[in-house]
Amino acid sequence: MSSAYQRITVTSALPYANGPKHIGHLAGAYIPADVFVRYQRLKGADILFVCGSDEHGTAIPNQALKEQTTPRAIIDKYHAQIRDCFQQFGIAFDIYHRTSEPIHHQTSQEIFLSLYNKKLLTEETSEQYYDETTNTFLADRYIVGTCPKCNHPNAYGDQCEKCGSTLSPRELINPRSTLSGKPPVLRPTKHWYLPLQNHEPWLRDWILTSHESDWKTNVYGQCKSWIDAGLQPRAMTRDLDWGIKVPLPDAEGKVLYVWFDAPIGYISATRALFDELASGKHQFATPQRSFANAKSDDWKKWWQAPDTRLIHFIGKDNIVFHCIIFPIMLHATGEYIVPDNVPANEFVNLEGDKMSTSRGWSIEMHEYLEDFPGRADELRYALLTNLPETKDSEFTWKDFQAKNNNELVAILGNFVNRAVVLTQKNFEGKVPAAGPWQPQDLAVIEQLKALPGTIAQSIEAYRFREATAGLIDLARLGNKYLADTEPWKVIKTDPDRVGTILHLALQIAANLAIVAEPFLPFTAEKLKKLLGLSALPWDEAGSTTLLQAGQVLADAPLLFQKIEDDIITRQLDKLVAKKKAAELAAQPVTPLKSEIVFDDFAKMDIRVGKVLQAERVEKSKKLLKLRVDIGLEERTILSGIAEHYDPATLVGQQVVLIANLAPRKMMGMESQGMILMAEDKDGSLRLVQPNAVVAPGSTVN
RNA sequence: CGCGGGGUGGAGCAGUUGGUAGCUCGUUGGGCUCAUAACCCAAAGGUCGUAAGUUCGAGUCUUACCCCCGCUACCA
Repeated sequence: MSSAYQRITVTSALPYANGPKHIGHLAGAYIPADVFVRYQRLKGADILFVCGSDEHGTAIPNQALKEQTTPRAIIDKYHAQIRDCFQQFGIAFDIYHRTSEPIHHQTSQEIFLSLYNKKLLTEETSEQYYDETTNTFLADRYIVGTCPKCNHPNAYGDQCEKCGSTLSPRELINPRSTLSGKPPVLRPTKHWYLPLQNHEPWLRDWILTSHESDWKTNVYGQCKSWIDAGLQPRAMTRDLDWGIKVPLPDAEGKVLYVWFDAPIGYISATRALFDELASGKHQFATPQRSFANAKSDDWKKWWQAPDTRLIHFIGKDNIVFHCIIFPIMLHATGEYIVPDNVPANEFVNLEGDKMSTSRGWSIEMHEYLEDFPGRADELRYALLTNLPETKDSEFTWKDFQAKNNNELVAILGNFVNRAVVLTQKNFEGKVPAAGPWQPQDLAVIEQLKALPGTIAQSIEAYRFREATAGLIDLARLGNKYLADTEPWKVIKTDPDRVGTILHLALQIAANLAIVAEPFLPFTAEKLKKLLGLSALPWDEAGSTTLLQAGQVLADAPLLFQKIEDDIITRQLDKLVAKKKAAELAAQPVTPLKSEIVFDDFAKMDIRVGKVLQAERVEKSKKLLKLRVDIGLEERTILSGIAEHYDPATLVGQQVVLIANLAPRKMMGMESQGMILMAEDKDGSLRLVQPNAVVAPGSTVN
């Protein structure tokens, strides 16, 4: 952290646009960055905050297959969703870009070519598994087979989850593709590698020597571990038709590795921002400050000037890419700067278990926003006080409720409310004039002056939990001041003294408006409106002259609402239900029955019938009694579908039935046939029907 | 298996260069009644994963072991 820095470039990890993002992502890379950036903006720093969607890589086309749509549709959908969620959580990017934009393809190819032309990439041909059904090379994860060590039949190509051994796809016995289920074949393929080991001396000096004391121990430790283990060449290209084309003549069907292009997205976003600022046409840009006289070329100084301080906010899964691979790429070009710090966070667990979108054990950003509209600050606060800064942390709904009720409502909201209500009752809602300070007041003023500095120190050291605690301490100070001075008693004997007390209490509230802004931006906005304040710089915090005597206060709104138990119970139920649904979805389909010959099939007389009447069978939970027209005659058929269909809705419906099944007595009645139903994974039943109306009695062959 | 991070009162966490543990919540008692039964004060509660060692003295250093999390290069 050299003071020679003139400006700060801040990035938050580009979210991968293959699905919704959960509150663990929010806590890891976005909220801390936002707090840092908002604080720096209040300090008047020359700072830039960029992010965007990461839209390449094999997982995108695979998700498209899953959702039966195109990769383009997937990224469009999730890009918009994630961008809107960030906006509603108040994450104030100057631009939220996307890696599918042409300018990003251009930037990535430029950097690739720069490395290539400097002879810093090597070419290698190797044999890779190829799926002939889908015409794709397979990533290790998409190959399964029998583990050579423990004989587990479903080991992945990179690792056996049963015995934990690390594997390569070639070691698997009877490998098969998870895309087609068929055995893959080996095919030679050429790729371009970045020999990381050539940059080891530089890397050691840069990280292990220069950043031994200012990087977080978890980040530093992981980097050291990687470097000590020995760096190797890493493939920078892939066989895939989704991504950025390798800009070389003999590279048909090859794209840049997603981890090559994704971090470059930060740079592309910056280029896009200054292009848009220069042209005045904003498509992705959402500038949060004035970038006066911006020119297209200005992006360079944010990425290439040595007096620019670059900071990457990420989760711990991204450490090696942001501390080793990306810096090597940038440094090797000879044109770019490398990060000053990478304050990676660990993970947030949820109710005792790892958060996982695919397993349904998560709170997705959009889900929270739907269930708690307009209450972004409440989650920001709960996550901020529980950030996984040094180790994995734990989010529970009960804790969320407690943080909201006992801290935001009871301490912060309540203090502001008390100060305002007392002013309205005793001074017609106008800020009273202050008389001479008494020792009691001076002690409070001293603490008030000290707190912003303490908070600032914490933020600059990336200790956001501690910083957030400082914010609440300021409100505590206010509550204690009121409790100690008891203005509701003094008003009977010394109204002037009460004026002084409330004047100071309201100055504390005004300070809260400044100090809260990085952490709780929406609340800070409400506070400013309440107190009639305009935007104030951070350096004004600690002052006792933010409000003028006579200033009229707005009606006291409640800054926060209590959250009752039933809301929390409902969220817990929802979580359990979601997990169950995910488990069902992941459940394998019923295995095939043994083979039959045509004659076995031909024995069945399957026909289409029309339901004429339908009614419940008395004393039966499951049975419906149906009267069905099968062309030749009318039949009575009993069917166990009462839990799935209301009888009235069945009348007139076409059904498929087995007409020559031997009659059978149920509940004292004879059923003359059997209606065919499709059974879903969760056991629910749906009618099997022709997709257009056919005559009753039509045969099914 | 190897490497990295972590194991501190009921819960979540701090603990700088070694000097017998702090914070928030919760609990209990008290005060107050302006306030969203909110606020303020006080107390109880931990021999700091286990064992051994260095030291006058260790949560803090060394060693061994146990547990949790992550990484191990195509899981983003």
